[in-house]
Amino acid sequence: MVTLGELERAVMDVLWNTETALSANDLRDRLHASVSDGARDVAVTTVLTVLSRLEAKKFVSRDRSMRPHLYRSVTTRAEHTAGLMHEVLGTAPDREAALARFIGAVSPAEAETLRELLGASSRNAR
Amino acid sequence: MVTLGELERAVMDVLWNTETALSANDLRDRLHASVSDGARDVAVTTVLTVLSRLEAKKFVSRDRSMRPHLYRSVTTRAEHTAGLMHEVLGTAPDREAALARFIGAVSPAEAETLRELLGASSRNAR
DNA sequence: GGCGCATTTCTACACCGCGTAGAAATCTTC
DNA sequence: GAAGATTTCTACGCGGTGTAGAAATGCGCC
Repeated sequence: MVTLGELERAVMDVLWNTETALSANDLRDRLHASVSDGARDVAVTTVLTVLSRLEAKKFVSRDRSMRPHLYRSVTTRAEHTAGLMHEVLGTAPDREAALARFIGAVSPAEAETLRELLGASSRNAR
Repeated sequence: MVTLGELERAVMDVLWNTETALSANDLRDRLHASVSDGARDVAVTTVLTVLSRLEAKKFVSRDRSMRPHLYRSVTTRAEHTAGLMHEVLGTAPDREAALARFIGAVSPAEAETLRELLGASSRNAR
């Protein structure tokens, strides 16, 4: 399972919240400015190292046609989360049992959401 | 996210497939015998080390009242998988978007399963 | 057409989790 | 209480991650 470290995760959080592509310096600033929590203050070279690793992991793509290079996330956060969930589910030999447990622990409101999502996907089957 | 190494995972696989509690030597033998894949052949002390770590991670419980100690998994595999899925889902700021993606990538057959699980949980609400 | 600055790459190191297992301690049984 | 089984302690190597300086590279301007 491809997993992310703390800083890698923080970088992805910034990228996932940003429409446009960012430079390493932009990222460094936003990491510093993310008052929410973290409050990370790292050197730009550190950001670049992490970005290289994230690129190798196929989490970000990089536009090398300009200077500075611009980075963007390859997937949306929702895609990433859903993909991870499927990956976890895939490790279970009895998928149905796992799904049953999963559904069993879902809030009533979210169960309703799920019903709608499933209903739609079934009725609009193409 | 609490994650498992390769050997830790192999040990949990054995324990999850076993009703009764096992000793370290039992485990060692079953790891060796699991022809399926792995075919791990490790020293019993290695198994014991791993079991200690799994105990610390709350994945296994140990009965110290006898010699040899007996080990069993704390949760079922389905519970573990479902728990992990919820943990992953919990990292998403927009849970609904993640769920939508998740459902979108589910096979038709499994979608039907999910509909049943959800229908049941709603109709039999207690 | 080279100089200075911004940017990127290279290199390095420390830390931690995990696989691995011997040495030492502890327990059980005769 | 000695022998063998079992557990705990200790240890090491490896790979991933955070961290960043040194070195290389590219860009814009004089």
